[in-house]
Amino acid sequence: MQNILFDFIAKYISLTDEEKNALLSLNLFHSVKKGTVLLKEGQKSKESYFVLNGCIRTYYLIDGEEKTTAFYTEMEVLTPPCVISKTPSEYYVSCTEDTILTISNSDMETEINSKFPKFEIMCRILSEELLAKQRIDFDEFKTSSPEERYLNLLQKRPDLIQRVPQHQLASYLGIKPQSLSRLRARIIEKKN
Amino acid sequence: MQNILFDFIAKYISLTDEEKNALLSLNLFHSVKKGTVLLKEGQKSKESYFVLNGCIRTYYLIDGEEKTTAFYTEMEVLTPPCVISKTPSEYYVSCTEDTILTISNSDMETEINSKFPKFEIMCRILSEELLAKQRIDFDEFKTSSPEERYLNLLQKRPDLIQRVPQHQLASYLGIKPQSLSRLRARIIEKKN
DNA sequence: TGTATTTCTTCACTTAAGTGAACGAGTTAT
DNA sequence: ATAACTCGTTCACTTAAGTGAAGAAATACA
Repeated sequence: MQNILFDFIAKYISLTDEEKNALLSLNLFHSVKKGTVLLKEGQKSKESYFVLNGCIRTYYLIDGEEKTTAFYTEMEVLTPPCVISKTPSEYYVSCTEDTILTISNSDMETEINSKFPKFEIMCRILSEELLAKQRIDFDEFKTSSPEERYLNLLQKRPDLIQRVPQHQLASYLGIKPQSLSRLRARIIEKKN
Repeated sequence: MQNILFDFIAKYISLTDEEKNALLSLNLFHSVKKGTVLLKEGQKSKESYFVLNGCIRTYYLIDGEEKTTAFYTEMEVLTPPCVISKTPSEYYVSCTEDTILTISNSDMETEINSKFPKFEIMCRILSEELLAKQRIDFDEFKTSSPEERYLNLLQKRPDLIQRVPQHQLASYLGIKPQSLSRLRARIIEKKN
């Protein structure tokens, strides 16, 4: 399990065994049951998550309705905006599956970063990459219709469509569950 | 003009006069005429932009149509995704106004970062902040209707609505120019 | 096992966005 | 000055998403 983390880090920097052990001694690994809420609206937090196995999602509670905006699966990192802005969270984070993840603290990270410049560099590169990737996702979202978004998702993250409830997928695609149902029926119709 | 840059940097780190002079010697400042294209689709680039004055926009050319996805105005930074991914650009960057900006090169940045760890830290913090901010923007976009997005923009960046052509705003809001016209008429209607 | 709840789909209806065309106002170019 | 464009708006029509309700299917749970 730990190797998943080390493999991930290896994409950015190389760690000595001592550094690996230092990381392991921090006790970052957690096993969390499906449905567990990791972060609530209004809550302050300094925690970042790295998913080793399973799936977590972020959602807003608007007019009593859950609006899902993102899913994080294997090898993906989530640092909630409230950790950066140091303000109460605007959204919820919960586990859509039994999930194994690391939970790290931003204070701890600054400490490690100042001790090991290597980590600082990794964090910079990682944020830059995530920023660029998210920009592309956002642009694709803006420039396409709900149907195109769904077909696009089918290409890029087919697993999500299987492992996640439709009504959560719907808001992820920016539409209502009923519209997603209809849209899917329409696509199947077209195939024939 | 240079002070705008230094004020921006001062939000993250403090620079000595020598460091400031080192920065100035790099000749980053450029004055660019309205309509100038800074980056074309398919082009490889290592350049990042920091807008001191004016406005630049990013757009895709899809089926012969320009789809505008972002505007960058005073004190905003743009590092195109293609600079990070080292692949040909998927979009265009052009100036919607006469613009004064800094143009920096990613090779140059890595050099500076390795010389001055301070800059590395600034880049990390800045990317993290931009990532969080962009995440909030994306979420707001997903969870609201075109009309809500327009009203939201009216609150948050009223200047944009004045300084930018409607058809560019439309795709920025994820709709067609005709729909934006209609939507605005509807809002005015409601007020009465 | 049987009951409650959640999830997904379908339906009828409303509302809003997409499309193609047309028009006037303003701008640019020659 | 005039012609060519660009830009924003309007119109009529089409298409798709939002809404509220209802029911079937799957899941959770007691």
